[in-house]
Amino acid sequence: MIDLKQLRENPQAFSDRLRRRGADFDLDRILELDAQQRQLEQQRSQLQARSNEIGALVGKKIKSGVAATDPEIQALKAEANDLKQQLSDLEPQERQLKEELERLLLTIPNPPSETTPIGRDETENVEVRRWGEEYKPSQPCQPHWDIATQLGLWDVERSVKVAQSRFVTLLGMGAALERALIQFMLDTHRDRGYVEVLPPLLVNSASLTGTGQLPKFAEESFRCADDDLWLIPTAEVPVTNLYRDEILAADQLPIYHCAYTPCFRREAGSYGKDTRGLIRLHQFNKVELVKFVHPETSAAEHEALVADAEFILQALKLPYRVIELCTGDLGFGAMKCYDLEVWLPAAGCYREISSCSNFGDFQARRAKIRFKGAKQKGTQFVHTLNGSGLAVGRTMAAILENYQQPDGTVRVPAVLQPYLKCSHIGGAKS
RNA sequence: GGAGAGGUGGCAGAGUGGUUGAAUGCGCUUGACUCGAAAUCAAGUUUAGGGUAACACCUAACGGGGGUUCGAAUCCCCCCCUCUCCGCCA
Repeated sequence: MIDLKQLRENPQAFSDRLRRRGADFDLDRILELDAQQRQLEQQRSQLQARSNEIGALVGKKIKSGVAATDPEIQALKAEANDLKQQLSDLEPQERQLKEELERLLLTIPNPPSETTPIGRDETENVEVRRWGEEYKPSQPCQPHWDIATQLGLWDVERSVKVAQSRFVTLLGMGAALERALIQFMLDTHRDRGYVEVLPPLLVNSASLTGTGQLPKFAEESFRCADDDLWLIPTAEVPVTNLYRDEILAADQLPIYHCAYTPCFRREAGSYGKDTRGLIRLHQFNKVELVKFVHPETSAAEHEALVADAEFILQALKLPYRVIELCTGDLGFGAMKCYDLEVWLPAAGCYREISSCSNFGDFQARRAKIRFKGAKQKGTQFVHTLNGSGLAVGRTMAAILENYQQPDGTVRVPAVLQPYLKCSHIGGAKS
């Protein structure tokens, strides 16, 4: 959620920054509602002050022995009743204004950071760096779904029977590889200072609103309508909301969490895209990194978060590049975002495998996650950051393609061999 | 699913119509005493909105919403949540 006070004080700067996203937002309406609301509030609180005064006065008089039927008391009661009448007029008006204001505020995205490159769409994203040598085999490289089928790592047809298209069942070494990846990622992040959490996979609407998926992106999540519960689209939601409505002590920051969860996405509007393989599914596994930090450190924490995600790719020796998203491609709640894209040799291109965002105080404001120094007067919003560390299914796809051998087997990355207890998948060696 | 209990400040826990944003204890902060610490004493210690140069000050909030009343943490209605027991269940 944007800061209404900032908007009020400098609407032009605000809308300029927001416009970099490539769309216009009706900030005037918000300012108008805000002004009206505040005016009403002022009126209302004056009336209420007088009403409180009368209440206290009547109480005092009755206590000191004045009869309730005394004309003086009758007059005060009459005045209070009159005030009540006026208040019952004002209150619903103000509430309505507040609700509309809140509704509008929740639909405004986060203004991009000053450092975010300005651009229209993904074609204007900026490559920051590359790591590793792209694997370009002389003979045509098989796509990971063919490798997975040949090696018996998954079953697509039966998954459709059990659920629907875009669900996948991993089998045998396929399942084991996925599990090994999850464990490797979690172990690594834990060693690097993240506290592991295993959160609920169903969350309530308040949580989805806190992180920004609601109200605008309701159609992208699976919903259990009878219970006001939703399947999580990412661990970001339950983990960030762990601290919703809390005031943390300043010395509790920074908080680093890592979490493995399945993620559920309806992928509405993506029909026909990536229909084969492990790239785009309704359910996939992800290890997520989430940070809660002091605002002054968030830029540095963001870079460190990206490095932590990169570390996994480096450990797996998977070539990748780091892309900084331009303002036009930035997610709703992010003010700055780096994507990690892994090299997929079959397609000969890089594909997103991690997205590391700095949300500034945008989510904290929605979810009311604040902190307070020991001697500090007011509260401040924390900054939240998160990133995939990594998307597990896509990592498996990248391994299958980058590590396939001429004999049809897939070599197991060295760091995973202790987990899988073998050096190759498929053939006699597995 | 059935029965019961309960939701008050960082925590514990009073408060059943009157200046109670809320006793008391613990915790925390500051100060005094001390060479220092403990103990003791004193003061302070919720959040949000408005307001102010900054204070002052005003308003709201005792799970949420509505009602009764001049006045509600306290009375009435609806909803939500938590806990305990029983049933079912990994």
